Amino acid sequence: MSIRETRREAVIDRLADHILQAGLSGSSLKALAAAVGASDRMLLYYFRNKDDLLTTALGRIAERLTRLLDAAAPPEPVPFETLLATLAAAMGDPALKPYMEVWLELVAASARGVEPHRTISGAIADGFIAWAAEHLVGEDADQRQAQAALFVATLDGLMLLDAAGRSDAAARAVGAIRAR
Amino acid sequence: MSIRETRREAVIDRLADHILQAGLSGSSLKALAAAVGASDRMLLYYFRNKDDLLTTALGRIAERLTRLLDAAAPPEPVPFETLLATLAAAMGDPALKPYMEVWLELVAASARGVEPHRTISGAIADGFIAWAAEHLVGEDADQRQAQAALFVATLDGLMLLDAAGRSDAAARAVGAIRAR
DNA sequence: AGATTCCTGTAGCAATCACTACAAAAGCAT
DNA sequence: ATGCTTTTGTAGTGATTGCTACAGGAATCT
Repeated sequence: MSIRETRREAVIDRLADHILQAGLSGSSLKALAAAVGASDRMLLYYFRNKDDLLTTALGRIAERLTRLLDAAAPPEPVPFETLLATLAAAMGDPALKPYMEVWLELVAASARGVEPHRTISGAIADGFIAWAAEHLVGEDADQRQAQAALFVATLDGLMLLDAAGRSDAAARAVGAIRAR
Repeated sequence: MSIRETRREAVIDRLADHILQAGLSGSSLKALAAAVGASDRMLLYYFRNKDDLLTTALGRIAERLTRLLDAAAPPEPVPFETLLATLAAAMGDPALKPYMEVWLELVAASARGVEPHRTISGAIADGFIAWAAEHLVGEDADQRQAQAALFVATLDGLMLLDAAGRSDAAARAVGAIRAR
């Protein structure tokens, strides 16, 4: 690995740190450069342009999230309600909150068709669903896939309520799942 | 009503139109002014500042959405699955899509604590939940409230999947609801 | 040593942002 | 018509955006 690649690797991690902390809206090239301890000029040396930078850094963020989710998940496949309760609880973890905030920003931009956000969030959504399918019980693969999609939708919805400042409602919603 | 107030009223509707079409990110003062057929200078004459403008225009948008939702809702309270299927189908309506996109943008900003977005999205979420509680069957008011929160979360989650470009997964998720 | 490529700092670009100072115009009461 | 308030246009503020031209220095190769 060349010096440039080694440094680039280190830079990517710091970029991910900053994006998680300040959000995409707080991630101008200048702000990112300051967080990395370099100049914006250097960032554009490591990356073709800002889109390239974002794609790379968000990829790193997605990797980290996958690891966090795996850590929070039960070892064996569990029923829908169980997995949702587990993850909903984990979502309260301050370590996970920044990821949720970035995910929301990403999807909001994606809804408007902004690139590279649209492409990235599609890939992340696929990752979420695949992850859920692996952790849900059920024989039929198709059915498990549908359940996984519903799981992701529900979890994302809870997160959205939380983001809107209605964490109490989100908590009540989690309670309502068991009741149904 | 003074001339100023009359004009302001008309302006608000055009602002709402533009925000729905171009999104919050596409709603700079200059862009809004062009859509209204005025100068940015005039917008800041009608409104104290951009926050004031946004709060007002988003209020108007929320009013419109309420009317649209009422039109799409069944006349009598229905079970969870029924209401969700109905609304999920309605969400495919191109007339509703802009509202969903703005809602996402609003919540994403809210997650980062941006004002006035945070305050506004909290109020809108409350409105959603109250609306759902009215259209869901159930005797116990508390339980209906929790069901309503879960309903909003699920619907928002489906919308989010759609925004991420995974409308197919969202459709599968709707199917999975009946199966559970 | 000389040439060539790689790295990085300074400075600046044009565009956009929300917002404002200033003043001309328009309306209206006297 | 005179004076007064309300409405509007012009032009500009300073800050920030992503990005680039230029050039000096460092490292590497011949």
